Formats: sequence, C-alpha cells, structure tokens
Amino acid sequence: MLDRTAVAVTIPLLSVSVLRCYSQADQKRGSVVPNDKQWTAPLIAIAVDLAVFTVLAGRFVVLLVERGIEPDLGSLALPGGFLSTVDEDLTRAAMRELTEETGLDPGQVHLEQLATYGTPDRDPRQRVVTVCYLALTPTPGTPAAGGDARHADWYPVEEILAEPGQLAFDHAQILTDAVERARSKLEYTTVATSFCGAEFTMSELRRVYEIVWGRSLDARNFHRKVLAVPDFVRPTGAQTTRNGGRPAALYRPGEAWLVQIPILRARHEGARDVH
Amino acid sequence: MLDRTAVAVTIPLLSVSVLRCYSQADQKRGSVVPNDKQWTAPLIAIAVDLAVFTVLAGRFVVLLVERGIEPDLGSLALPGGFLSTVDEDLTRAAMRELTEETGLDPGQVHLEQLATYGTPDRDPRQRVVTVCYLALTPTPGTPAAGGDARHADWYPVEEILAEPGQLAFDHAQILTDAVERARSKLEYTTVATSFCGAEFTMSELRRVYEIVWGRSLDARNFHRKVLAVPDFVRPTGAQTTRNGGRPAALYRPGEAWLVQIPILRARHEGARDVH
DNA sequence: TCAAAAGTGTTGAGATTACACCCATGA
DNA sequence: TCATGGGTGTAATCTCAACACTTTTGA
Repeated sequence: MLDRTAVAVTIPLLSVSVLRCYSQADQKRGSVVPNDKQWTAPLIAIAVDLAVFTVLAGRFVVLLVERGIEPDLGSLALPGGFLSTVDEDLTRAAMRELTEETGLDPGQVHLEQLATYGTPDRDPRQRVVTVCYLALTPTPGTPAAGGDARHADWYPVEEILAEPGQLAFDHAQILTDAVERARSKLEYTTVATSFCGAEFTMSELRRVYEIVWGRSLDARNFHRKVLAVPDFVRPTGAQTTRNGGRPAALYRPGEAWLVQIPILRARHEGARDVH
Repeated sequence: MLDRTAVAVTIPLLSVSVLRCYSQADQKRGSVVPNDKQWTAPLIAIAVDLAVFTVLAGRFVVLLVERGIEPDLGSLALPGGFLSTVDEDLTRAAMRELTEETGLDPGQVHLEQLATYGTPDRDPRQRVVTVCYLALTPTPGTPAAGGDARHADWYPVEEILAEPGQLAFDHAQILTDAVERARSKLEYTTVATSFCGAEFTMSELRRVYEIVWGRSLDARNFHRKVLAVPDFVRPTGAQTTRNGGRPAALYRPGEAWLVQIPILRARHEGARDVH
C-alpha cells in the first residue's frame, strides 16, 4: 500500500470555488476535470447515526437526543456524528458514538449496519451522507448527552412513531426502517438475547419478544421453541425466583445466530395486543 | 432551505495540508477544530458500486468489468464510480451507472441498496466509502464498457465465488453479500419476476429459482404456491408453446411484494443440485 | 403414437397451536 | 393454602412435500 501522506498531495481537492461550481445544477458534469494520471471525486461529509434500542420498564424504547444546535434546534434526533478523522472506520465510529452515548461495554451490544441515507438536501447546511447503524442493548445506565446534544434519553418507540414530526432531518424514516429491521431480526435470529442481561430466564426472553412485537406469546410453546433451536441458549444450571412463582432456570446466550424455524410465524390477525 | 452557494463559503474545507494532518494517526483528534458557529467534518470520496445479476443461458451471472487502470489493473471488479457531483443522489447515481453499463430501461430493473463498505484501506489511493446496490434485471443486451473499465461482461456467480482472488478491492466480500441477499430475497419477496421478461410462464419463473438457488423444485408444488400468493402474478390470458409440450399460460408480474409463506422452506438436505 | 411440458388431486408425515395439567416457590 | 409463574404432555389441526394422474401440444 502506498504511503498515505504522499498520496494525499496528488489528489486534487475541492476548493471553495470548486464546491460552488458543484452546487450549480447547470454544471453537474465537468465540474471535476480528471487529468491524465490523477483521480478525482467530489468530497462529501460522512456521518454515522445510531438507532439504539432497548427494553425498559416493559416498553420498547429508542435512544434519542435533543438537538442543542441549529438546524432543528430542540428537535429529537438519533445520536450520531461525523467521522472523527478521514481514516476512521465506519463500524469503529459507530462503536465510538455508542459507547460515548450509553457507556455500555461493546461486548454486550449487537451492532449492525442498517442503511445509508444520502438524499442531497437531507441536511440544509451541506451534503451529508449518513451511514446508519442498528444497536440492540441490554438496559444500560443513564445515557450521557454531549456534542450537539442538549440531552439524551430513552423514548418509547410507539409514541415517537405516532408523532414522527418531532424528529429532525430524515430521522423518522431511519427510525421506521430500524424498527422494522429489529422486529424482523427477532424472527429469524437469536438477537433477542442482546436485550437481556448476561443471564436471563425464559420468561424474561419471552417478554422481549412480546414487548418488541407488541403481542403476547404462549409461554409454554415459546419455551419449547427456543430450546428446540440448537445452542440458542445455554442453561447456567442456576435458578432464580426473581420473577416470583416457581424457580426458573437461568440461561446464557448460545452461539447460534440463525433460527431455521421462525420463533413465530408471521400472522397479524388474531394476535392480542400486549400493554 | 438555505441557498447552497451562500452556505458553501461558510464551511471550512479541507486543504492539502489538512488532509495530510488527518492521515497521521497520532493526530486523530483535533485535526479539525470546530469554531463557534461553524461546522466541520472530514470530507471523503463517495463511490457507488453495483452488483448486477441476471439469468443467462441457464446460469446465474453477475456483471463485472475488467479494470483498465491501476490499482488492480486487469482484475475484475463490480461496475461503479464516484458521484458525478456533490449534489447527486445516491440512488440516482446507482441508476445512472446501471443504465450506462447495461442500457436497460430503469423501469425493468429492481434496484435496492445493499450495504456501505468503508474500511479505511479498501482503496490504496485514498479513503473511499462505497455505497453498494443490488440490481436484478431481465437478460439485457451486450453490456457496454466505459470509464475505468476496459471491458464489461457477464460472469457465472459460482465460478467467480470459487476464485474470489480475481476481484479487485473488497469486491469479493461485496459480491458474497450481494449473492446472499439476492438468494434470500427470492424466498420472501416476489422479486424473482425481475429476472423474467414482461411476460413469462410458470416454468420460466421456476427456472429462475432453480438457477439462483442451484437446486431443483417440484414444478407442481411451485405452481400452486405462486398462485396461492395474492397478486404475485397476473395471468395475461395468452398461452405459449415456446418451451415445448402442452401450452403454458403466460403471466405478468403482480403488485404483491412480500410473500407470507416462503416459496421454499429452508432445508438444505435432500435438495438435488441442478446442472 | 410418443415424448415433453402443463396442470390437478390426494395423501401421509411432520409441524404447530391451544390448552389441560403438574411443579415449586413465597406470602 | 393459595396465588403466581415455571414447565411437560397431548390431541386436533394445519401445512407441505411427494407423487399419481390427466391434459395438450409437437414431432
């Protein structure tokens, strides 16, 4: 690999005047002139945004910040920020934002790329392309505000989706996509354990599904279905009575990721609502 | 929305020296100093790459170009390129590349975002973040080379995946992800019709599944399963004998997108290979 | 008449749901 | 002893893959 510092100087960079040039629709093409051996491309600001979910007090909640700067000052927004350097890896940036916001141990969270949003006018200040990540975590401590954010807190997903106008930029769309992804991931993967602590009972795991999907599940069938998936969960051998009633076996997450037979077949008819 | 030209001048831009500064690992932070009201971020080159698939002569094939410039001159690569201007929409850029490469009518193709790849050293020249798209098309005419590409052609997916070293950059990973996405999308959506022409028979549609999945399906059960999905396909009323044997009804794609009951339940045991 | 492809009917194996029933604890 | 949640057993139902069988064409 070439030396970065040496390479950098061979790359024509945008000047203010070139950026102006780009912005004029009648000069879409030709605003960057590739010369013989050099290599040109418009340079754009890249952000990383996070849709962080957890289950808190029986509700499916998302981490949002209250914007402390314009535009959309005072609106709610997904936490996020720009790459800290041109060399920062995308996933690393997402992880950095996540630990900054939640203080969580990265080993406890599930983090996956959701999608990239890059409509030219999604940020009124400048062209910003944002790579969004989905994060599922066990309930963490109090989230910390910082950077552009005045305040960070957990908000029930249903309430935010019911009033999407509260969200800044195109974050309503991103949140919708993230919720859909999270819900469907529960069906085909073992990711639900990411919402639980290190050890959990069957009913605690079932609660996760019930809360995220907003419907009740048969505790007995659920129990068998989870145990039928090889290495979905591993018994610790210990028991707990923290939920009352008969002592329940404690489990730890297993190594399995894909669930062959979905935990619940999609059927949106006779499902009773939970809460 | 603010006037772009006016905004541009208020944004601190990278100079060559600032970019150099970013490249030095010991100065990761602090290389951009945010001042009071202004707003800073590292600027990065954004590319759009395409994994274009079709079914050609009974094979599942992908469109690849032979690179005409360094690095990886002579290697195969996914077609793609940089945004043509800082204001170009990501999806529009993908569509532009697609029509440039295949000459297809955009109405005929299925185009969806796959993922974004941004490992800092994935391109040895400079930091490049590439937003990749998955495209599924009916068999088009001869693909056209152009830009960085010496030559563009369709290559059987199996053969390329068997020798991933032929691919430039991280395109082997991208292709793997794209193939996986394409295969699983067939199971839960009606996207397979995107591989067929405007009108097709049941066995032609079934062939798509067989070729992409690399396994044979029971023609009779397939037939019923497709018709069981509301508005998966619509009969045109016409028939054809182009495949020999008894005349087959012709269908057009319907409006349905999601298939509630997967076309084939995942079971990778007793499946016979096709071809 | 035969081969080949299209399309319908049926059946047995297996999966799934709904729920009866028993277990173990705390209050 | 009772309420509460944990966990097992089972029967009716549903689904699906497998395949026998009929239909309609071209050669």
